[in-house]
Amino acid sequence: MVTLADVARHAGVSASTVSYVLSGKRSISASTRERVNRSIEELGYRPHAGARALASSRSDIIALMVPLRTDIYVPVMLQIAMAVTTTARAHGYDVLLLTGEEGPDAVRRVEGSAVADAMIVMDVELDDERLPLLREAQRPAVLIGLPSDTTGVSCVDLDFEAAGALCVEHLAGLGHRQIAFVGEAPGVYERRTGFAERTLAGLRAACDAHGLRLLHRPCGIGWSAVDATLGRILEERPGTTAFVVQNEAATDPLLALLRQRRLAVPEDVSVVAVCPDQVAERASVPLTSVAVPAQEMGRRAVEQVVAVLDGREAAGTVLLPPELTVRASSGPAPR
Amino acid sequence: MVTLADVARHAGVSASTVSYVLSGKRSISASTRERVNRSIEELGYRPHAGARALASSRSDIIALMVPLRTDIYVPVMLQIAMAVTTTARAHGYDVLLLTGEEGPDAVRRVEGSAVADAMIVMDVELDDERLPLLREAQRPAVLIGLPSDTTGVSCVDLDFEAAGALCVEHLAGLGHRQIAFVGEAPGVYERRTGFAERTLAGLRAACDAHGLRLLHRPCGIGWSAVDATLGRILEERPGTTAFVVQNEAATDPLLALLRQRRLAVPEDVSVVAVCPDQVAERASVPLTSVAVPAQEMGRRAVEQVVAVLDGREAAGTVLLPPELTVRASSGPAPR
DNA sequence: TTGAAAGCGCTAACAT
DNA sequence: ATGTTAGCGCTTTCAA
Repeated sequence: MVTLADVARHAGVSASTVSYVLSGKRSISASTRERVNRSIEELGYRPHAGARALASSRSDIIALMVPLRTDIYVPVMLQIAMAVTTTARAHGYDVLLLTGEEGPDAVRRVEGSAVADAMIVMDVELDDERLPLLREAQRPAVLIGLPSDTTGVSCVDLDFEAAGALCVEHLAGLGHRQIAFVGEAPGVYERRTGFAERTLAGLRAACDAHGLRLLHRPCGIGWSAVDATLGRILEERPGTTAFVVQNEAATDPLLALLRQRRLAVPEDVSVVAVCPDQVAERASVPLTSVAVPAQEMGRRAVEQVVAVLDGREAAGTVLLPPELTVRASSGPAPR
Repeated sequence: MVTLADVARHAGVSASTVSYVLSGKRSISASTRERVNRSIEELGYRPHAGARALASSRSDIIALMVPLRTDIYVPVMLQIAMAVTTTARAHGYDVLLLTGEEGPDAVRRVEGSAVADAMIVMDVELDDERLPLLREAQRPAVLIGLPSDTTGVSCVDLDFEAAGALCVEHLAGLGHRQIAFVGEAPGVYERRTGFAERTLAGLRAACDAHGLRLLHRPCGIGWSAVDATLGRILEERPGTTAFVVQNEAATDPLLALLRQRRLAVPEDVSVVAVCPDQVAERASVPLTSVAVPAQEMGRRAVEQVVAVLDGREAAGTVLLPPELTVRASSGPAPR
């Protein structure tokens, strides 16, 4: 293995000079820098991550906690994870993957063993059990999601309440009076995952404000679950003319089942989804949707932790404003 | 920060004793062990990962290289990644997430800086450019996938050739004579991703052996792409009575589009998929399928690298035998 | 069964 | 602008 000492010898300088060439933390004459860099190149030197971590108490690693569950938002999760990883790399950090399964223990582990300099936590519940630990942690943490109490932590998330409201306003503007909300799987609400409840809250408030009726039905995964949910909705509220869907696994089945029931989209019923643009574009009827900006969320989360690690100010909580894109699935309410 | 020295002092033993209690590498009297463990507990001691890595030249981290692309098998990727992470944790390893984007550079980085003890590489191309580096690497590597030349590397994968053959045999047994293969996105073939080509090879060989006709059409992502592909197939080969699908994003649209064209599944046409069981079960018509054992693949990959890291023998290449489950989407060929 | 002590490869004062 | 040197916290020989 090639060490920094090897490089120093080869370049005829001291170890610290090599170190400083690498870190840029003090000025080095052009000639020395060049010589050192050539030696590094020639010897194929790479700093030893562990040694560096020990000496500098910086691991250049960001831990990312991803939910293990599969009842939820798979592509969104992957998109976020990927955005986190690429953004982190761009800032010189690697990403350590932790599963939500480990829960608070993972936080302790990361904190105690100094494997990572910071944490990004996904799939946040309103009253998340990892929260107290993160608050008193020495290292910066950013949640992707929004707990009920955000004191002492930074969060990045879509403003799901505003997203819900936006859906209602769009539909109200088109003359719809009865809306059904096809939500996430029941488990997601039972766990009190923030985004699901917040969308619902936004929908409710806006429906009240506009005098619309709202029916909320969680919806499990799989064709038959969607079919059952749709059946119940149409039976309970035959006057429903619009659906808001926040459930990645349900959008396509829903469109197909509506077609099967001879309900044309958007002529008979309108559908508005809360999902990534990619999903909306690829649906059988391109969906009018409020985008879940997964990439943006991942990117912002990394930029926040990096800012703190670089000694700049933490941005606190950032709620991204929702954007609704009109596509083919929404139209005037039938009369 | 609590260090090993703190623990030693607190327990009234030497540093090495604490270290040995932790590693179990030499026998310790029950009483000392107990005392040390109590001190560890009381002080809330966690070994510093960097220090440990430096002293032992073991980071207890496994690097996992995941493709960044989204034109491919998203749930499968996530399932594998999760299985890798949980299995790794069970063996005391953490997982470092690398994106395929970095390509060979990532291999060099991991290798040179000793961030990870081993690598698991996904989305392997037949003639992968990371392969030469992996072969001469000091650290064990396992590919999830199968390149054309497997010398000097370990691989774990489903036997996709056998999977293709299995599909054909099932359909041939049901009396089908003309099969269409709805494959992955064109890009997947252009990159020469092994599994896609191998399934095709298996299908071809088996069709030849059984005297069936096969039509292969790659299929892009999105409803319209599937529609176009289906249109072309039915036009070119109106006698098609069975579809084999290996494209996660295309299965559900395909079923819906067949329905739309008044082709009943399985009465008019049969559909056999190559996908995770979860996907097959949840489709609008539960799909007869050859399972892609994502979890199993992730698990096996980790177990292989861990075996090598523990000084046991490497298992070389493991091709998992395919299993076909008959569900509702396949039936006798119409006459 | 336990301790002492020499590093592991790097960073960052402290010198010059 | 560069060199010297004392650790960072742990593992592991070597001794007892």
